[in-house]
Amino acid sequence: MKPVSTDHVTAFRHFNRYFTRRIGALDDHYLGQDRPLGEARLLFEIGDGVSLRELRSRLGLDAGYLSRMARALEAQGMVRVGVPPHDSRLRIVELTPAGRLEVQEQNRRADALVSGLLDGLTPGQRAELTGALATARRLLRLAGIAVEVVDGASADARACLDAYAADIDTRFPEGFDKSDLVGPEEVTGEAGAFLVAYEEGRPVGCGALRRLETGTGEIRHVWVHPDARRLGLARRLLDGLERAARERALDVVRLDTHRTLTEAQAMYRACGYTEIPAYVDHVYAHHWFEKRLGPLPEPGPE
Amino acid sequence: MKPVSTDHVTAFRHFNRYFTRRIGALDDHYLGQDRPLGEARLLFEIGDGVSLRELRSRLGLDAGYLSRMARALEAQGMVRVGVPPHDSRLRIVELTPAGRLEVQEQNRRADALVSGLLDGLTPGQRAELTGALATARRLLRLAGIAVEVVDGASADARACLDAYAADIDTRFPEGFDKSDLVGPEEVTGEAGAFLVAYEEGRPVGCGALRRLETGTGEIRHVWVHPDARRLGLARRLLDGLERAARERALDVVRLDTHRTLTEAQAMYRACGYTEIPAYVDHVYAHHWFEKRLGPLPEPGPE
DNA sequence: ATGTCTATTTGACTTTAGTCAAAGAATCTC
DNA sequence: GAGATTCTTTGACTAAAGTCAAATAGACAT
Repeated sequence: MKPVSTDHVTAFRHFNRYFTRRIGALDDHYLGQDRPLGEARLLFEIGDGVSLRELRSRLGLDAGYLSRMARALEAQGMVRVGVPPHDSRLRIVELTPAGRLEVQEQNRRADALVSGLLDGLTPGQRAELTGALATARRLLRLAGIAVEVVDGASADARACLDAYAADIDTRFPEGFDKSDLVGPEEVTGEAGAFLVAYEEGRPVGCGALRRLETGTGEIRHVWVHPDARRLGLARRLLDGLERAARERALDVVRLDTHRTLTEAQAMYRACGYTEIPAYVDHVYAHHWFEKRLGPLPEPGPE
Repeated sequence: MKPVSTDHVTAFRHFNRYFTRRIGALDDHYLGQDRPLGEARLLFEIGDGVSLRELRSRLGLDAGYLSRMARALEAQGMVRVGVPPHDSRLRIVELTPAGRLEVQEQNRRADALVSGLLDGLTPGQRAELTGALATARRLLRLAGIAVEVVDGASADARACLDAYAADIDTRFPEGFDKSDLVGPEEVTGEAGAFLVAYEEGRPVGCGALRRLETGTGEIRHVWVHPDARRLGLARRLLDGLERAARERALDVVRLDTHRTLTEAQAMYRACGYTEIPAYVDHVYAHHWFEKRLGPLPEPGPE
């Protein structure tokens, strides 16, 4: 990785300071108008039936603290606390109509506040701001996603492959048969690699590399969760797989794609892959690509 | 003002939620690692000798609360509290070497954190993020600036005119004589108007409208504080002055500019002003502009 | 069935953050 | 020089936020 220039760091910190001071502070104020901030935040996070366990990990709260707050909200008639049938250690909290009303009111206030803020801008400036914020969010999300090499047999790897299979099963007209997925032994150690992308602890993408008989690498199952698309994550996964190939002394990687996956084909081309004749016969393959990996993993400035 | 589309509002709130959760929370954590957040923030705000009064207004704290925190920091050897010679009711706090060290350490940590965050992006993506954040900040600042009609004799108006005079005195090769400024009576009531732009309570720009003998309006002294330039504030001031002209049944406005102020000339052209022959003889004038004001102040989408 | 683990609850705390009012000291206004 | 005003300090509070540990109850593995 290139070192981060101090200019970018200070620019980021300036924005951060400005934003939290101007907007964040404002935010806390409208939320905590009638009740303690902790309770208000909690109420806000309870959509339709969340377990305390989930809330605890999401908000990073102490178990005792959370328990008491939930009970306090229950006493105020804002939430109902119930026991889920499958595991009676857990507690499910859900909003009562009164609670729902209060959340709506919070939302209304927050909307009014933002609306007042944007009011001073022309429609063109509003659109520009929205665009800039969308770009910033996209890049911040991407920056927060870590791509890791995991065991191909791990729960996260299998979960990703299952999601991948279900996903393309709906996209391929002929459906998709899970027996086509790589086995754990093909993507472990010297044989290959399995990458999983994590966003805030949740797996949101994967990719596999395996060694072909010909001594070249094959990339398979590059997949990104629908929530994490259009961030540039597939490229990151691809980069990681190419790195893994280099580490295993494979200086050529190949892959095939289905004709329906046109975005994927465009991405492979953009990443330096060139279309080649069929190198293997494969049920779901209609296009074949290859990339010769340079010796130095030093990309120029983008 | 056009109503704010709900799309912009929800987009803004999404960003806000994401950003405060991911970045803001993180922020509080590194700051408050060794000491309470309040104290850490305070320490951070004390640059080189600030009065408690200043801190109180800047951070919006209770006088008693602040006094105690300052004394606590003093007891810890982080700051020195002194009495300024000119007013012994006030207290000046400044960092001791130990305090300075701690602030540096805070900064180092924050930088490292941001650096780690940006580390996952390519140089191109980092630049894109920095650009998006700069755009967002610029527009947020602009949105937070309120342009108000004030009395031409008010302290804020005079302060702006003084700053304006000092500013152009350095830019005009021949200097600038303050007797050329409009008098309060020229820009009050039906005669004219004086606008001041406020950012978080501080005046950061101004503009004057006065009535010419010919029954047209004249715009003068459009000025923006150096800290608030490149936000698009001059256009806002100009808009406000044109509105004021329309309200006074002046459907033509004129203005003159000095040859050195080329950005200003470009802006007038971009705002629909056309260059005309000299309508008046004036020491500092080299270019004259005019704009015919349409009956409806309804700008198309930008 | 026994032990281990997980999720919540409860009790007993502490710290932080903040408010309000009164008092003291200095400055400013007339 | 009297009175109003400004800034800080101090005392006496309160509420919110959070911590820690022990207890309880259910789930899960062997």
